[in-house]
Amino acid sequence: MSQIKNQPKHQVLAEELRTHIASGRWAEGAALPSEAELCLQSNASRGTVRHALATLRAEGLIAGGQGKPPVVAHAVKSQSFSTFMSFTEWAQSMGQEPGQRTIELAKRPADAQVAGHLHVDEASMVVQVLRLRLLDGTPAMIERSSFEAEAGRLLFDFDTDSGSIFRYLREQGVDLARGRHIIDAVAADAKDSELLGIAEGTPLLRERRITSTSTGEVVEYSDDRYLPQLANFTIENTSEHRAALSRVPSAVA
Amino acid sequence: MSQIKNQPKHQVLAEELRTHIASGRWAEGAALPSEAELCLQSNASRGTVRHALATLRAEGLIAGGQGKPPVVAHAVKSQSFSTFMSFTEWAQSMGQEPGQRTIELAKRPADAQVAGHLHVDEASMVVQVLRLRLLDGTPAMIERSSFEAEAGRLLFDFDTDSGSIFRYLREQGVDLARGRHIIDAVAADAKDSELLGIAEGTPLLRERRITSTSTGEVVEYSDDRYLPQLANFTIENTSEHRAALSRVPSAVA
DNA sequence: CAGTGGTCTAGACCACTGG
DNA sequence: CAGTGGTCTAGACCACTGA
Repeated sequence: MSQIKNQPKHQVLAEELRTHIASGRWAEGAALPSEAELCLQSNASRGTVRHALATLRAEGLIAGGQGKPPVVAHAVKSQSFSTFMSFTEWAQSMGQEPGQRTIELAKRPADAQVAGHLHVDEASMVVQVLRLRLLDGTPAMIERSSFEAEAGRLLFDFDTDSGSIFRYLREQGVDLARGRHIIDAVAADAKDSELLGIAEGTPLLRERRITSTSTGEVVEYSDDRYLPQLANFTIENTSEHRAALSRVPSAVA
Repeated sequence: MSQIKNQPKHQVLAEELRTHIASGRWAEGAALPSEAELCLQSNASRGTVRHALATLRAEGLIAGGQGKPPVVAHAVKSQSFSTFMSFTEWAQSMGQEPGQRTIELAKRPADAQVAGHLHVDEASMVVQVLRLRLLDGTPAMIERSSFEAEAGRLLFDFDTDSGSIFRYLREQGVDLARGRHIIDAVAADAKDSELLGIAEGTPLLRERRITSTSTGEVVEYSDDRYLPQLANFTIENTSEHRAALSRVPSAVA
C-alpha cells in the first residue's frame, strides 16, 4: 500500500526473499517455505512464485529441489548490473570512498586493437580517457577507456574528476545494457608502475571490458588494471543453470 | 521421434535455438521469430516457449524485447557447468589436448586456510593433489587441490595422471553441483617458476575454486595458477538479468 | 504414502513498439 | 492501430523425496 507498486509481483517477491536471506532470518542450509506456502503468503499464483524463485536460483542464492524444498545456499549478495559495471557505485556499495584523477582526456584516431573492439574503422576518431582510480584515497586501479565518437563527445561536457562516467552517460540517455569482461593478468609496464607507485613487472589483475547497447552496438572498450591486493572477481556457477561464462585460450581473445 | 525424448520440451527448444544461432543461420543482430510463431513451430504453449527464451537470455545469446521481437546478441557459446569446472573437458572443447603430470598425492592435516575454505576443523585430514596441467604438451597451469576426506579417499583408487578428477568423482556418485571462483593475479613463487619453466615473479592468473554439493557442503578447494598467455576468463552480464557475479575487495576474501 | 518441485497448457490483460 | 513481449492466473500431470 505504501509502495509505488510499479514493480511486477515476481520482482517484489524476489526482493523480499533476498532480504530475508541476507538478514540471516533463514539460516544458511535451511529450507525455505514450500512453493505452495509462498503462494498463500504472497497471494500469488504458482507461476509467479516460481518466476521469483528462478531469479534467486540464477543468482546462486538458493539451490536444491525435486521432492524437497529449496535450500538457502549462500548469503552472498550478487551485484547488480550497474554495481558490477561502475567502479564508483561498486566502491560505495562496499563502504569505501571512490576517487579518481584524470590523467588525460583526448580525441584521436583509434589504433588497430581499439578499432577492432569498438567495431569501427581503424583511424576513426574515438574519445579516450586515462584515469587513476582510488579507494579511500589510495591508488587502486588504472582505467584506459575508449568511447565510440557519439557517446564520447558527451564526455567533453563532463568533469571526469567528479565521478562515474557510466552513470553520467546513462543519465544522458546512452543505452548501456550489456558488458563483456575478459579477465587475465599482466605485468605492470612503466606507465602503470609510475601511476600506481609500484615496481615495474608487478602482477596486475586486468579486466578488459566491452560495453554495448541492448541491440549490440559497442559503445566502450576499456582496459582496467587493478592492484590484486585490492580487488578480485568472484563468479558462481551451478549445474542447474548455465551462466554466461567461459574460460578461453588467450590467443582467441 | 528419433529422439530419446527424456528431455523436457523447453530444453529441447532452447538447444534448437542455440544451434540455429551458433550456425549463423540467424545473423547477429537479426530478429528471431516472434513468440507466437515459435509456439506454432514447436507446438508448445507460450509458457514453454518463454522458458526456453529466458534460458537463452540468461546465457547472453539474445537480447531486446518489449514491443519488438528478441534479437540475436552474440553468437558466442557460453560453457556448460562441467566444461567450466573441468580442465580436461575445457581443453577438449577448445580442440586442444589436455595433459597432466602428478607431482604429489598426499593425505595430511589441513592448514588454516584450507580448513577454512573446506569448513572442516584445522588439522583434520584432507587429501591434496599437486598437478602440472598441460595444453598440447606444454605446461599451462598448476593445480593445487584439497579434498574433504570422504571424497578424497576415492582418489587413491584413481590414476591422477590419466585425466579428469572432476569426471571421475562424478562417476563415483559424488555430488558436484556448484562452483565458486575467485579470480586474481599473483607473482609466480619458486615452485611455480620451477614447474612452469618461467622466471620467478612472472604474473600468473589465479583461480581459487570452491566446489560444493547441491546442498552446500564443500568438497574441494583448489588454487589453480594459469599462464596468462594461455588462458583467461570471460564474463557477460546484462541489465536484464542479474548474474552471480561480484567484484570484491581482496581483504574480504 | 503424502508432499514436494518440474513441466506444460490455455487464456487473459497490460505496456510498449512500429507503421 | 495491430503486433509484440511482460505479467499473471488456474489447473493439470508427472517424477522425485522422505517418513
